[in-house]
Formats: sequence, C-alpha cells, structure tokens
Amino acid sequence: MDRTLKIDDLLCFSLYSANHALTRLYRPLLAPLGLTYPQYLVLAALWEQDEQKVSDLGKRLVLETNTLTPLLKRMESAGYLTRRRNPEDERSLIVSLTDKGQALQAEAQEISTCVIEAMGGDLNELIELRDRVNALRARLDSA
Amino acid sequence: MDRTLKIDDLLCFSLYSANHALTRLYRPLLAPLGLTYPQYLVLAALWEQDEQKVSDLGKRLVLETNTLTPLLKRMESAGYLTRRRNPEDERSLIVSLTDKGQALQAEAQEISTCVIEAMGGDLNELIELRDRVNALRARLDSA
DNA sequence: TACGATTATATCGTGTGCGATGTAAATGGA
DNA sequence: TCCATTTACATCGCACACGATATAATCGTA
Repeated sequence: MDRTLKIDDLLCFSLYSANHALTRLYRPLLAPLGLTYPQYLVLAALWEQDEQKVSDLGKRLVLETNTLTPLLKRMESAGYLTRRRNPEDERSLIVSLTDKGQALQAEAQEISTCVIEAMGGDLNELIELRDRVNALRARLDSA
Repeated sequence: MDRTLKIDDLLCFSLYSANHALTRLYRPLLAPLGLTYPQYLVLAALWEQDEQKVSDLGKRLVLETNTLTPLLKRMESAGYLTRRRNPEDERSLIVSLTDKGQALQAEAQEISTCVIEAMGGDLNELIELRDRVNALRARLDSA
C-alpha cells in the first residue's frame, strides 16, 4: 500500500493548523497591547538586538520588505519603534525600539508563561519539538 | 537561569516559520494548477470526502466561513467545485467536486512526491513529527 | 401557530504574506 | 567620470485569516 500521499498532506496540514492555533492563542494575549503576532515577533527580534536594518529583520524573520515595510510603519505609528535612514548608506533604514517598545519586554514574560502553560508538556519536550521543526525548516529552505 | 522566555518564542517561531517555508515550497508546485495552498487543502478534504457542507470543511480545516466563502467562490469560478443549497436545509451549502476537481487528484500525487523529497528524512520520522505537532495542536485547541 | 433564539452562510474592515514592479542610493568597471 | 548594474526599501494587487456584524432559514417553546 502506498502511504506516500497522506503523510505529506497531513504533516503539512499539521504545521499549518498548529500555526493557526498558536496565532489564535496569542491574539487575545497581545490584543491589550495593540499587537499582532508578527508585530510581536518584530519586537522579540529587537529585544534580542536593537537597531537593526529592515533587511536584518527580514533575514531573521524570513519576511520580505513588502510585508515588513507596512508592518513597521504601523508599529511606528503605535509608538513602539522608530525608523531612520542609515547615515552610512542612505538606502537602508535602521529600526530602533522606543522606550515604550523596550518596556513591553517585561509584559512579554507573562505572555510567555501563558503560552507555555497552554502548550502543556514539559520544557524538554517543547525544546525537542522546536529542534525537530527547525531541522525540517532548514531542509525546506535549502531545497 | 530562567530559560522560560526563549523556548516559547522559539517554538512558536519555528512553527510560524516552518509553515511559511512549506507555503513557499507549495507555491510553485501549485501555481501551474492555479491553486493556492489553502485551496489545495480544500481539494484534499473533498478528495477524502466529497459533498461536504461549508461547515464541515470549516471544522476539518479549522477555518471560519469568512475565510471559506470567498475562497470557495474563487474555486467555483475556476471550475474545481460547485456550491448548491442543501435541499434538506436551505441555510447550508453543499460543496462538490467537478470532474476537473476530481482529476487533479492524480496530479497531486506528483506534488506530494516533490514535497516529501524536499522534507527529506524518512517517512517514519515525518510521521512521528506529524503526531507530535498534532498533539501540540490538540493541547492548544483545548486550552 | 407565533416568535424569540439558534444556526449557516455572507459581508466588511484590517492585517499579514508575497509576486511583480518602481525608485533612489551605492557600486564597479571602462 | 560616466553609466549600467546591483542593492535596499517602497508600492501595488491579490489571496488568506479572522473579529464583528448581517441575513435568511430553522428550531423550540409557550
């Protein structure tokens, strides 16, 4: 019997669906902060390393400028970050956290706790799953 | 040391990013058929069981009617399926494959082969990963 | 049977994602 | 120096995804 067809569809659908479930989980947690999940990821990237170029954020999050530019403008309007031209290369734009953007990191700790709670399982299991999913993503990216 | 913060973000980001990578993988494979990945999932659901109500598809794919209605209309325009009122309950709509929609199942076999190839690894590993991701999704849905 | 509540789908607005294309700054020979 | 090429970001159009809301059909119950 050929098991080929279903496995692919179902693993793909698992990831698709788990991703939606996560977004649904984050939505009410982030809504009070006026953030969407992709916006939260941008903040997380900037908490890790402030003052990044748009292209750096794009590499880190694997998003194109046609996604990032309007997203960053919305976050700038909301007062979470600033965008200024790079004096050393006027083509590029440097994205920096505002005080308000910095301050959110503390609240994010609580959100993380909620999310881990909802994901159940122990941390080791989650870490192992993360590594396996990352390995799959790496294979897909190099394909 | 508190490892709490990063793990959550990175597992969530892993899923988010792996999902995007999969979509990018499918795009060029589905483009010749004029299909998007969510549309392909609808076809897959109908190949499994034809003549489903919109609400059935919504449950299967975990999508709301505000997503499905326009998507199904596009697929109807493309000639892959038909939408007709349920004579037994005029509120509901029955979605059925056309011959053209049925015929695509054969081509999907090739796409699956490409996708499994790109995901590398052996089938057992992919199946195990699928089960773990599904278990996570189940925990998230019940939270 | 009348009618408020429920159910199934549709519509609207906003925010991603991304292919295709545009624009300005920087780069690299000839 | 000149100018074609490349690079970095912006803009446009289309397709999800979903909260909020609308509408029509059905159901439940007095």
